[in-house]
Amino acid sequence: MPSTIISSTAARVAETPPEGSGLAGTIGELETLIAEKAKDIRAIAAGRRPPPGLDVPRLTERVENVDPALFAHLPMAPDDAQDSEPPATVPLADEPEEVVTEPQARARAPQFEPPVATIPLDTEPEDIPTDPQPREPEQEVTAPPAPPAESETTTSIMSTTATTLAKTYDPHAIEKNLYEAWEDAGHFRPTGGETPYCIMLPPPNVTGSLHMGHAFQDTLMDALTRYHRMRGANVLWQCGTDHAGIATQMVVERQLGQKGISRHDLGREKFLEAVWAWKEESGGTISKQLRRMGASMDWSRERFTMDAGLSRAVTEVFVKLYEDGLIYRGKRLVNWDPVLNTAISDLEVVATEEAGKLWHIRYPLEHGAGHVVVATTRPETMLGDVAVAVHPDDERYQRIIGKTVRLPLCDRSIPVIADTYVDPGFGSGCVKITPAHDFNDYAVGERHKLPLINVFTDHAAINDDAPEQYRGLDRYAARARIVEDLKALGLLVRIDDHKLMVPRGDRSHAVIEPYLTDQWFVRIAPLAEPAIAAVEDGRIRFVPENWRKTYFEWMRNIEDWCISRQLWWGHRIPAWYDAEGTIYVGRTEAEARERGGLGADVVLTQDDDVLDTWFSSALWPFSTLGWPERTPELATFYPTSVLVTGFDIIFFWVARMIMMGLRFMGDVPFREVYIHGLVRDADGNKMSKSKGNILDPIDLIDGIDLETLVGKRTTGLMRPEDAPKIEAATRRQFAGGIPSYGCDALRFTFASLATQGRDIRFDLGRIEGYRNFCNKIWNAARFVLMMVEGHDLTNPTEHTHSALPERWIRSRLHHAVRVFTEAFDGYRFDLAAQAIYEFIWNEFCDWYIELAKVELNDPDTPEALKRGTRRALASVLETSLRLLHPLMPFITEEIWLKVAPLVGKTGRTIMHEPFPRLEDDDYDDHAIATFDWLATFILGVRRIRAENNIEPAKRLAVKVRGGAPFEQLWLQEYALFVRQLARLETIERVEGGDSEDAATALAGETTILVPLMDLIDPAVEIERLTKELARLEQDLTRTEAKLANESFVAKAPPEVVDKERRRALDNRDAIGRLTGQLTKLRK
RNA sequence: GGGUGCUUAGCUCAGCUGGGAGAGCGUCGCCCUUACAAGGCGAAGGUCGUGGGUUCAAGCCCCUCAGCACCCACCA
Repeated sequence: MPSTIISSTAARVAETPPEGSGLAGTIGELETLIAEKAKDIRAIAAGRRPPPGLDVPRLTERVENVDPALFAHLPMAPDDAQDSEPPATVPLADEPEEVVTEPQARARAPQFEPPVATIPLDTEPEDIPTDPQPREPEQEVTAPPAPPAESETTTSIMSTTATTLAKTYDPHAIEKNLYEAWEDAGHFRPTGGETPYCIMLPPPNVTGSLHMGHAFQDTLMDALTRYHRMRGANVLWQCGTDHAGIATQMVVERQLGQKGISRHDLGREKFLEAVWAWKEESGGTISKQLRRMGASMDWSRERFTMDAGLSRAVTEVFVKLYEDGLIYRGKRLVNWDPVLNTAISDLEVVATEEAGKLWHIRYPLEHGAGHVVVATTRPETMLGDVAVAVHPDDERYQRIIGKTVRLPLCDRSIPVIADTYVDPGFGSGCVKITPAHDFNDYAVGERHKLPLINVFTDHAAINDDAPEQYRGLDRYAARARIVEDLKALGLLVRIDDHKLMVPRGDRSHAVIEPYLTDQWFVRIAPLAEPAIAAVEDGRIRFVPENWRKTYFEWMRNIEDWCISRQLWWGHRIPAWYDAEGTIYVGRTEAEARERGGLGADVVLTQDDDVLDTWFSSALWPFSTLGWPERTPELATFYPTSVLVTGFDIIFFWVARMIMMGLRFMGDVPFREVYIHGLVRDADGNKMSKSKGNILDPIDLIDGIDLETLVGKRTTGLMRPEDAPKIEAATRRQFAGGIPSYGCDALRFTFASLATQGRDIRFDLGRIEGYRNFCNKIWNAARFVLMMVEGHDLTNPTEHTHSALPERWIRSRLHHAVRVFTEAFDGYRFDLAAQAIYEFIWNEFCDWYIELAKVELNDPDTPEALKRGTRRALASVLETSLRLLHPLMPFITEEIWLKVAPLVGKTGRTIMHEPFPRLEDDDYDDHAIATFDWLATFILGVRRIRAENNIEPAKRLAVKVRGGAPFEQLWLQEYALFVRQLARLETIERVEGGDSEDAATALAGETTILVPLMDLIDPAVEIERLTKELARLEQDLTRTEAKLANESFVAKAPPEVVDKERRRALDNRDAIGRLTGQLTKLRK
């Protein structure tokens, strides 16, 4: 189905809170206790403001008296992750041949060996030599194709012996092979965990191809799927495709048209064969593309809306609704597409503002002199006029109400009626009434019992009920002729320019005619009512919640749904007619006959029409699970967990699924609806073929050269004259083509763009940044493997006391897991992505790896400590990979398979490993405080170095003065780290207030002095300090003003006031120290 | 005519129940320091659209206005 949008968000579905256990209570109490203790410690701390940029908790000497055990589990949000075992990785077997009509009984099959071993290690690096994209020269230099030897390593995806990674991150080398291995191993099938989790893929058009909206949406669904799978849920991502009635039929008709054949030339049966052939030919495209996205959907359960099974569901629903009086056939005014020759629903009509004319026409009074003037935008419909209406209170026309006027050109008399529908202020205040060609007029006609005169054919030409001279003319030709004739008769008063909303078909773009035909309708009100209630009472939750309003708005004003289409491609309506036109509905002709009590001699003909595509889509959540059979899948996975979709199909699809689900399953089809935004280009324009600004997700993954891109964008245009413009814009924007970014980078980009707003601008700069992130991860992993190589980390008997860096990085990881999980559970993929990005890059790579290097390179560090560090490197990396996996499935798997054995993990795939859980033991507030202080120290020195242009390699001799006892202790204990990371020669403690001229930085209560010598320009340093002082003083002024405000002190919460007091103290202290230094420099 | 959303650094956007504004990209310095130049280390840059209100305290809550976007709707 044509979703042009993208969405994401997850819901916390089916997570069982670990409440009620005695353990929870105990932990809760402990946490409270610890939290109070931590607060206490901070409160005691002398209130000096932390160094710029860091909030360093103040710890006093009392810290030393606190039981370290208390810091072992500092307070964290309770972990709501399930304590589940990793899901079994042995998939359920199923028959290779899929019998779509029958729900698949999930027979347990004997466990089979995973096909892992059969994957050749020497998979050929196929896409390296054939890479069609010429790259930029620089890229050639920086990212040369991996030589065969190396790519061999990278493609040996399941190798357990290789512990090294290729030197350069090359997504091509890993993605495809990994996906095939996953699929072959059956990793995407439900694993049978206790809690079901199910997402229905909005079925794309079977003959369509993947666009950015799909790619975005699929990324989010896959992330949710992988996340819940790792958390141990029994996960089904149900996939399949939609027959997309009108769209597909149009394509095939166009193909035939190029050969000069119409579908009528072929006849129904042959035409349908042609459509099926087209479906077979092009139907696999989108499935292949979905695989490129890494989508972990259960392909063994793939469905198509015109499968026998789903078709049976359609028939069943039609018959039942008919039996219940909720489907009826009637002659009504419908939206008619005169090009496609079919009725369409209200939703398929899009109104666009277009320039038109307003013709003022004189209708002579039948009796006596005079006339009325009517204004119309559609003069040709006057042939079907049956009245002229005025407002009942309109003074001007009181005299003529009830009289008749002579309809020009038609030789008919029509009455003047009074109806409040008329707006006396618009035009002349007189309206021509044409009930057969206007929805408003239709209503007026019903009120006044007016006849209906249809003057059009199916093709919107004038029919034989109109005056002879117009018959056979197209509506616009007729319009011109009629206007001419009126002018000749002197009945045309004037023509005004007029902007009007023109209804057009969303597929054909033809101007839609209100047209009187026999159609099938769903009586919608009885279905809408419970569907409204389900959202009102929260059985279905919209995310973001404001979409409720849109939903309610539409559902409360909903009109009957016209479901019949005069097409051939689709589900044929199960109704038959006898010679008199009596309707017989049944699942089969035999059933219809039987119900009607008809003998075999009665000739029945089936209704020619098919059902609206959305009719079958509305049943998707249960028809794909086997309904109307009562299958185990249906019992397990219905209601599904969340629907991920765009706001453009809330009415088309979401609302209808809710109505049908409630009606036929007695329950909602999904518990949450995550509505995502629309993907636009970097300039905020909607992507469309005609604008020539389409980006193909696959091109972002694989890269594409400029010429090919230009070719893609300029062929098959509706308006070929736009091609030069599109080509120029494309050449400007993508001068070097599009480089290959890989699927993981694309997915991460989508996740990070999935904010709550309506639109998502896709900017290449963003994806490039995340490709770099992939590269960063890759290289960090290479480093870890390099450091760990040849060392056994799995020795479980050794218990080394964790060093500070390790305690710190585990605490930060703990934090990242918490933020990520909370964000994910709230469908905030952007925040989740940000959390993992910051952790891996800014904390693990920028700091922890650097700290580890210092330790591992230091000859004096005991081997036991180094072992701990190696273990931590591997373990933190391994956990990070699991955290990242839902968003970046490929690179995480590739690396994990090499890292996992080092930490004693034997799983065959990361995708069935447990998602990281929060361990209280991993959070250490003390370690964070210590590290923050050390970092502040290092950053202070670095800043002095940078601002004074001291060469990075130059080792500095610094002096420190003052500092709280624990700061002194930290500096002493971690001098190695400080010296290496700040590049120091020596750290010398000086006493007293007197010191030489030096550049100054503050870390807590410690003053860092970098002696001037010949390295530092006093002028630079004076400027730097002056600026810093000004900032501090301004801050102090504000803080003091606040504290001087009595009502602030009286009314603000005590902790806020305390904070301000501490701030003031900190500032005064820092100002004092800096002022002293500045004075000295200025001497 | 109804309805919804948006307006924060040059650009694209975060900012959770109100307690001294952040990120990415871009820009400017200095570095090819043996995981990564797809990199490292530093820096600059914002009266949070306007006007008012509530509050000790407003990017955040209320009202006004302005601009932008979208959805729905029968003004001929």
